[in-house]
Amino acid sequence: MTGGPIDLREPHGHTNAQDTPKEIKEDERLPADLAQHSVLAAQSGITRQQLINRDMEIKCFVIPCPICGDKISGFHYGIFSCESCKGFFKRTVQNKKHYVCMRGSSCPVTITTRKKCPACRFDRCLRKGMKLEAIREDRTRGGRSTYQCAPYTLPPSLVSPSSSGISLDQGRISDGASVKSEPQEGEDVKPSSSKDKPAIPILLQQIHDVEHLWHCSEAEISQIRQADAMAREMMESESGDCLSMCKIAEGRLYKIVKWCKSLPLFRHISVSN
DNA sequence: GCCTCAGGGCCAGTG
DNA sequence: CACTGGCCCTGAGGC
Ligand SMILES: [Zn+2]
Ligand SMILES: [Zn+2]
Repeated sequence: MTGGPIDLREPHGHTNAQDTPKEIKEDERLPADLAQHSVLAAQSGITRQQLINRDMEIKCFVIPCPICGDKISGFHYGIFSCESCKGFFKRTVQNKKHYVCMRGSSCPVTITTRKKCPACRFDRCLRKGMKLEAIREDRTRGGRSTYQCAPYTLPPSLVSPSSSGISLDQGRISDGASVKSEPQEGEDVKPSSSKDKPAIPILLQQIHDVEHLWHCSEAEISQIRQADAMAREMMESESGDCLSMCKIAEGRLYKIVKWCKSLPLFRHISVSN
């Protein structure tokens, strides 16, 4: 990935952690994740693909590399990571490097310090979920990998605390999401278990919670129908109530702007942008 | 048949 | 000279 959006879905060809790996069609993967998109799409009138694309942009915009904090460049070896960590992991595994930490395996790994201790950096790559088996021994290029990979991860700040006590409005967003919080410091990535309580990303929930702001009431729908009829009339006879149409359009614009301003993260975008 | 994207390779830069 | 990291090529699978 070089600057483009990032796919939040389970990568193509990757299977969920199961005893018998098998090819999984898109609609069979991440059932709840897709269900969320379907619910949102149904209510907002936009396609599921548009929602997925929106997720990608959000992730690219707000989520740093879990290993060093640099900008994520894509999904590499089982996790979302930056280009440099991808290259580092590849070289380390391919060249069978065995780094040893001289400071007790507790060195910080950041953009500025990641070069200082390759041992701790490699350890962090593994702990955050990079897969050794994703490095191809035969070094063939292209295609899709078939190793089992973890569900996509989000940082704890973007994951709701639903599994730790605070309940969400169940029923609006269905359960079974294969979305987990990014592993905490020192927490190992383990294969997902079907018994795990699903956690809904706060970001998704927040976006979903403001969808109603641009929905139409029955009265508004009839107004829009009226405006539509007016527009047809205007096109046919070059006459009509232009002022009423402008008022309806103004009302819609107001709602859309209100909705935009209610979106999480939107207020962080500078006016110039 | 075209597109996507996660693999690998290359190479200029750095210490 | 080893290592880094950005960029490009490749090709299986999806649409
Ligand atoms: Zn990184
Ligand atoms: Zn170290």
